[in-house]
Amino acid sequence: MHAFDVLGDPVRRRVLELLSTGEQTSGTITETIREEFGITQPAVSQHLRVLREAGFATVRPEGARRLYAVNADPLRDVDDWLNHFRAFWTPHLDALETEIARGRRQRRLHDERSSP
Amino acid sequence: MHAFDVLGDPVRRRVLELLSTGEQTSGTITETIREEFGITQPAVSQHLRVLREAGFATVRPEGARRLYAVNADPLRDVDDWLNHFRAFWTPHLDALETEIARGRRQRRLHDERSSP
DNA sequence: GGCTTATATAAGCGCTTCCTGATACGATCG
DNA sequence: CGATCGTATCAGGAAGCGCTTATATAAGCC
Repeated sequence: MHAFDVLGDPVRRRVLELLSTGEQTSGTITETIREEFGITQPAVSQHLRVLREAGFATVRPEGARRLYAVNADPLRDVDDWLNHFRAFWTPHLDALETEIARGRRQRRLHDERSSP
Repeated sequence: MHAFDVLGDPVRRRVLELLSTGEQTSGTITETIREEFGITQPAVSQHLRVLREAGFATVRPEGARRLYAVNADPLRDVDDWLNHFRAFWTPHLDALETEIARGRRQRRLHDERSSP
């Protein structure tokens, strides 16, 4: 499943937002989503599965609980895809800014190559 | 239809990539997509409709042809949503870079307010 | 005007997605 | 150990999406 398909669902986007501030238990996520969207626990669990399998989230068991955390890699892919269009909203991307962006991208590629 | 739903389809993402380098005729878009994805002209036309209606593309008639162009506004929204997660891949977002980003965002908000 | 080209719309169908209710399963606690 | 808690999985159904074929509409050309 492609990154954008995963992000196509509002519940999954919201879960990622919740996780953006730190680890959360499946239970607390479920409770928040249940309040906001009115869906059941299995529904939330299935969304968590999609996020896991698409690499947007990682899980860590702690006793009976499961602690979910964001994995930002696929989100970086989305960010990279947007590079095709950044010129449209930053027409005067000046030299300094370009250099920062270029350096960051390079660093990232380097990191990926050196960490299997 | 939400921005991410629109981007969930690979054909539509590809169309936007094609348009990122400038205006294109419905016909040339259709031809490229037909080669790459093996779908028919009506299928492409329906995708163009989705892009139009979701505000990702604008059309301009020129005789019998229709010239499509990117409208980047919804893509900026996507970019903004990613701000929730930028800290994950730029942990040492330094002061200068932060300032650039902040300034850009502010400029954008200002632009929106002053252009009805 | 009639034919062709360029593009959009309509109708219908198969597939996927997301949901619910029921259930499984491991951890915890008495 | 049995009951309960926390979470995941399964089966099935409704709705939506994307595709195709057929058709409409408007422009260009003879």
